[in-house]
Amino acid sequence: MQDTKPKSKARERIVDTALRLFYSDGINSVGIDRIIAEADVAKMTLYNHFKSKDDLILAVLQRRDAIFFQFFDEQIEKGASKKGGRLGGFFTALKKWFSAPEFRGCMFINTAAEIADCNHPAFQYSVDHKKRFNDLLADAIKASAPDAPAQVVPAIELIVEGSIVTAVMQHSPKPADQARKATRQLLGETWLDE
Amino acid sequence: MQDTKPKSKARERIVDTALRLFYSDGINSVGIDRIIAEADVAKMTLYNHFKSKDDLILAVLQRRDAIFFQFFDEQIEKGASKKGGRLGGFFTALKKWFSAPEFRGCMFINTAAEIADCNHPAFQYSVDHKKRFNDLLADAIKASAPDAPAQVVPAIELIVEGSIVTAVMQHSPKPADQARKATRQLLGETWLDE
DNA sequence: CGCAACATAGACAGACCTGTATATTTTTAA
DNA sequence: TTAAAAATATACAGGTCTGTCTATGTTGCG
Repeated sequence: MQDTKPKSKARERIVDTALRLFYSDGINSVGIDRIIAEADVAKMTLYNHFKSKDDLILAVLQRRDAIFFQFFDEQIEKGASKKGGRLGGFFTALKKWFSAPEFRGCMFINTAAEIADCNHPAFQYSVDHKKRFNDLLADAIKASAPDAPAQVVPAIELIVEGSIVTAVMQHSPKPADQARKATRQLLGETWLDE
Repeated sequence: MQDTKPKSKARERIVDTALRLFYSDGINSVGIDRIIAEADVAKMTLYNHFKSKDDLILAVLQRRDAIFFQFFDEQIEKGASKKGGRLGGFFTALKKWFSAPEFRGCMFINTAAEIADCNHPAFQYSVDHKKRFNDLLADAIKASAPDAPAQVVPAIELIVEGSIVTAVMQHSPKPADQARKATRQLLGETWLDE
């Protein structure tokens, strides 16, 4: 019973549809009318579940966050028993993420770029997501290379962040491989990658 | 006479104003009416110089690109005679950029996030800008650490890109220092930093 | 001067946006 | 079965958006 009970099927359809559209086209480019049309719900159903578009945006980001960490947690766990360890699993996840046909970068970076106002709840939630993502990465580094100097952690965090943005701009998953190689350069023999 | 002659003062005011507003608030959040009000020009003046908003967006990105590279070229050149060399100048530029009060990340990353459509001229121009930015960085690395292995170049490119995004999310210029340190970790004794 | 190029104000079309109001139907659960 | 809860369709208010049209005013220059 650790599963979140679906408050309603209509609500789920709204959030899932909005997530897909916001991610592919950008938040500001997707109107309420399009969301309700593709989710096949009435406009009042949406406004009964969410008091405003901003409210929906936040719900969408929370859903995205849950899906995102579920995927990464799973991939990291899978890597735990393999050669590269948890950190290897992390980079496998990164590569898979970048290789998805619908990949369009990090939704939270994109949201911050669009929202602009750093006091907006969606912006602040995005900042918080990034913090938790960096913590996840730091844990994986610690697990796979416990003897690595502490200073490599922020370095690898920058590398990973850079790889996400670069994968979007180059429309290619290769930056995931570059990030893995760059990380291996930094960790050297303290990490037994592949 | 390497200076681009101003086609008209009104046009310059339009581009400068649009650049400031697009950068601070995002392209989609800034309407034509606001641009002409703050640039203090008539709407027809804008549409006589630019056939559409998309056309203006492209002109704005080109202006941003020119200003951006002028600044980086200058800072890199200044660094050439100092301890860290051209690469040191590059990181000084990065730190100054992040420290500006109006800093809101890389306009081209932000544009790509907002535009979403990778066939849009503004998206493609942004991709091109990134390529030239990476070339600039690669040249600085080559100049300051000629004996460094070739593989460090993409690694440092990712670090720099990551530092830009992270500086926005953390609302702090510190990632510039982290990027410099991470680069020093990679280059080691082949780069005589500070 | 006089003319052409540039800039102005302001109204307006037509589309799209968020959010609300109303009245009806379907679903759920006691 | 029946009453409450949820979802429906549809119209609409009030705002914003890009882009056009017209008619007038200003400015630079030969």
